[in-house]
Formats: sequence, C-alpha cells, structure tokens
Amino acid sequence: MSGKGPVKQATRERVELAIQRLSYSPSASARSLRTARTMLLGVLVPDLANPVFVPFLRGVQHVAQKEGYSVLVVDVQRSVEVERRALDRLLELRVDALILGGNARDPARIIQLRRTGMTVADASAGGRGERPLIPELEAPGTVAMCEAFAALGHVRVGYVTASGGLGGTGRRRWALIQRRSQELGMGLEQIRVTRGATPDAAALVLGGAVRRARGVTALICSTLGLAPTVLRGLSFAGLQIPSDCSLATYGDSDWAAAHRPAISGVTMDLFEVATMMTQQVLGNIAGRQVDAEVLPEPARFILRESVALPPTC
Amino acid sequence: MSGKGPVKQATRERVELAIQRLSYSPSASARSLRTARTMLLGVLVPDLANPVFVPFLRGVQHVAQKEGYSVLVVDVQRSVEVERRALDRLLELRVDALILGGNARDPARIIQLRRTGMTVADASAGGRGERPLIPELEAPGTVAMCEAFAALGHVRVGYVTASGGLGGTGRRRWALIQRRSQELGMGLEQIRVTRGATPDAAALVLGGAVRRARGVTALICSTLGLAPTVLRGLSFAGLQIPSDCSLATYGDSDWAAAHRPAISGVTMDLFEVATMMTQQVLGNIAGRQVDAEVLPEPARFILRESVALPPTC
DNA sequence: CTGAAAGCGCTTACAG
DNA sequence: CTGAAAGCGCTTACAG
Repeated sequence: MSGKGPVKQATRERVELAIQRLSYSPSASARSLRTARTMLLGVLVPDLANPVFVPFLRGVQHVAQKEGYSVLVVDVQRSVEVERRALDRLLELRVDALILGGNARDPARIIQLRRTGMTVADASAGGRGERPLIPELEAPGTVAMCEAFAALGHVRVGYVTASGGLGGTGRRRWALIQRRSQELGMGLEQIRVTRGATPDAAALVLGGAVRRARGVTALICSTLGLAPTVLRGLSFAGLQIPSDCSLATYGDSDWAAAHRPAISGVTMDLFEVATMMTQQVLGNIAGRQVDAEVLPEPARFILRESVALPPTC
Repeated sequence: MSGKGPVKQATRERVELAIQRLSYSPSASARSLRTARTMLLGVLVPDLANPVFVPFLRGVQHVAQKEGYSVLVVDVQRSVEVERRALDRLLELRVDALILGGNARDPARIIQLRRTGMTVADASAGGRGERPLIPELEAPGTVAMCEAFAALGHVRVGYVTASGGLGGTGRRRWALIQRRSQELGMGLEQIRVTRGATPDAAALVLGGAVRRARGVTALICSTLGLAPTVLRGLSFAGLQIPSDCSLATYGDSDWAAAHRPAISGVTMDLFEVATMMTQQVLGNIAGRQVDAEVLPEPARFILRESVALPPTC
C-alpha cells in the first residue's frame, strides 16, 4: 500500500503519471522558441461583416485544424492602421504563414514581408508573378452574366456599388464589365448606393436610373450584402423585378434563391478556394512540392427569375 | 566618415538601430515563456456556417484587438472530437482565456478547465452560479412572439427545427415556448425539416402540417439559416404567407426584411453580447473589478408582414 | 540506448 | 541608474 513490491510501485507510478497527464500539456511557447515553428496561421480579412469572407475563413480553419495548425483571425475593418498593428502582432507571434482573404490595405508592406521570407498567400492580388486568384476565377462568371444580359436584349446596365472606392478586385472586375459590355454593345453606368440606406433613399437613386429616358434595364449588384438594400429600394420605388428591371448580384445565398422572384447571381465556392490556398500554403512551408495547377472551380452565373427580357417601351 | 567624431558615431548607431528595427520584432513565444501571459484568446464556436456566430466572433475580435489580444478561432463543427483536440491545442498555446460562442460539446471538460483556474466565458450555458447569458437575453423576445401570435388569434403553432437534436440553448427555448403557448391556450408541435432540403421535400412536411384538419396556422423557424428552406417549401406547396400561414423566425437579417412579405423575427445583437462578454473576461484576467451587471439589450420580437391574422376557415 | 547540457529570446530580480 | 545572470519549458545535439 505504501511502496512494498516493485510491481505495485511501478503501477502506482503509471497511475501518477496518468494523473499528472490529465493536467499536463506541453508548452507551445517553449517548443516554438526552440523549434522556430509555431503551427500558427494568420488570416487577415478586410471585413468579417461582409459575408463573402465567412466561407473563406471556414475553409482556412478547416484545413488548418486538420493539419494541426491554429488560426489567428483578424478583421482589419478596412483600416490601414488596424492592419498595420495586426501584422506587427502576427509577426511577433511568429506565424508560420499569412493568408489574406482580400486586398491588403498596405500592399507595399506585404511585398516587403515576402522579401523577408514570410510565406504569404493572397486570394485577391498577385504579388510578383503570382496570379490574382479570385479575380481570375471570377472572370468567367462576369462574362457569362454580361452575355446573358446581351442575349436577352438589354441595352443599358447599371452596376450598383456601395459608396466608397473600389479595391483591387473591384477595379479589375469593373474593367472587365466595361470591356465586355462594350464588345456586346451594351451601355453601362455605375450607380452608388449606401449600404443599409433607407428604402426611400435607395429608391430615389435606383428609380432615377431606371425611369429616366433610355435608363438602365438591368442592374448588377456588386456584392451580396448590398442586394437587400437594392431590393427594398426597387420595391419602394414601385418597380417590379424583372418586368421593370432585371437584377443580378455578385454572390449567392439561400435567401437570394428563396426570394420571389429568385435572384440571379455570379457565384463561386470561396470555401473551396480557401481550402486549396491553405493546403498549398501548408505544403509550401512543409517543403512539400504541391501541384499548384489544380485550381478551384471558376465562378458561374446562376440565371434565375430576376433576370428576364427588358421592358418593352 | 568611418567613426571619427563621437557625435557622428552616435548618429550612425541610431540609424543602424532604426534599420534593424525595420525587421526586429520581439518574440512573443519568448516573452510568454517568461511572463506566463500570451495575450491570446481562444474562441470556440459550434459552427461558423451558422450566421449567428459571425457577429459574435466579430464582437470578440473587436474588443480583443483593441486591448492587444489576438484571437484564435476554432469552428468545432459540432464534433466532440474536434472540440477535444481544439481545447488541447488551445491549452498548449496557453490562451489567457476561453470564450465559448455556443454550447460546448463536452460540458464536463469545461467545468474541469474552470477548476484548474482557466478563465472561460460561456455565452450559452452557465456553469456554477453563472447565468446562461444568451438564453436569458432571448427569453423576452420569445415571450413577445408567443403573445403576438396569441393576440392575433392563432390557435396552433409549429416550431420548425433542423433535424438533429437540440442543444442546451435549444432545449431551454423549447421549454419556454411550450410553457408560454400553454398559458396562452395555443397548441404547439415540433416540425423537423432538414436544412437545405429540396423545396418539394420541405413542402411535403410543411404542407402536411398546415393543411390537415386543425393544422398549424403559424410557423416559428428555430434559426435564420433554416428560413430560406422553409420559405421555398411553403412556396412550393402553394401556401401564401401570411394568408395561409404566418411565419416568424429566430434571427433577423437584411434579407428577411427585404423579403416580400417581410419576415418577422426574434432578434438580438450578438455583436454587443460578445463585446460585453469579452470586456468582462479581459477585465477579469487583468484583475480589474468589472461591474457584471451591465447587460446587453435583451432580444425583441420584430413584427413584420409575415405575421398576421390566421386564415379564416 | 540513456542522460545531462546547451540554448531558443525574452524578463526580472539582483549586484555593482 | 546600468549591466550581467538566472530561468521560463522545451528540443536537439552530444557525451557516456
């Protein structure tokens, strides 16, 4: 009972060991200090309130945790200052890699980081030879949408954006829409609506664009988050979709599909994009050679009831 | 030019220092090893695909980063196993505190953690004397909703849940709805619909519940994510809201408000809940005495067009 | 194969 | 006030 036979003692030791283990847990700090690896991944997103970044974050989280990595997420709230501090902190934390979900506020900092040897994957912009993944994947969807409008006979399209400037991805997309519209002989204009604007405020802007002589016959919403504001604005203005004006949006969701009329959209699987990016990043830092040429599915245009023939005048 | 005057040398040293600083960044691992503080916060959410956890995560992120803390987020995907591993890892990382956005898969583990001195804040369940924050805040909204239905003359209500069991919050809520309905003289039944079910599958279940003799005249959707499925099911079944059946949901969003008819809902500000929880947690571990009695706004019931008089038979 | 030592980069208490 | 030393808890190379 108190250390007699040698076997009994061994047993007791094992038990004690097991008991200790119940609370013992090796210190990651100590290990990292020694090994110079933290098994930490930093993920920067411009704005978690924007729903496109949620599946992205889920994708990163998903593969990271399967590989034993933990993810530090920071919502930079579209602020250079917050991004700067976050990057400083992530570097102190010695993250093994950085994943950017959207355009960096300070791109110069990013290329500088790369120069120091930090692995950083950027979903939206391509630094030094790397291709901008998301814009590239999105392009086929944009083209398909433009072609669908043209095929139905639309002659003038309005691209609705939230007030505030476009980021790198936004500018690339706008350039593509411009080019495609022109080739297809459609007029194009940009319409600014404040996200979360009151229905009457949105109605004023949208009603004006649709109702004036030679007004737009179709609207493209630049982001899914803006769509409800646009829908309420149109509804308030007394405009019917699609008889008075067709509507499509970037992004898709169950709500867009459940809406009557169901809303068309350009959509791609950001979860999958994040998954593949993260796998590649983790492969890189493990020194594995990953075949970079397996790309996620490109974006598609989902045609639903909200896009139809233009009104006959 | 090469170390002549003492002043010049001092200047050069400053310059060299500044240059070095450009790449120097103190090691968080080393510091943590010494100080036994990591400035790390672990956040566990049951499922990031459930939109209620996104504002919650944003709230935590927001105050954490203002206070210099970084947040490790893990989506446990409703799996005990994933949760277990995540907790092990977060403990190795020596997070200064743990924040649970939803019910833990393994509550015993949590109370054990608390016993070892770990600070853990749980939004959905209260361990040992702490009150379950979210259920408590949600209750007034549930009551208001039940009363609204009763006041309009509804006699039988269906509570639509996703297939799969209820968690702690779900059970508490169900118990409250049961009690309130009974007190108000309304019948109640639970209806199970698979999230993401095809419209015809959902239509079968919902149509049956509404159309049969003495069927339900109103539906409550247990979570916002399920609402689109219910909407499409009702639409497929040829049922009009609210003339054939009223509809309310837990949660609210721009899409719910933009839907025609606009969807009623029980809603509260999870961003604010997370904000206050996190402030309290950080205050605790800093040894500050925070007044725990400032509570976030409780949930409200937003009455919109989707809830109206029951059909007259 | 086992065991003691060195060292990762900080902070903190202590000596000068 | 400044500076050298000890030590946080690991891993890894090295000696026995």
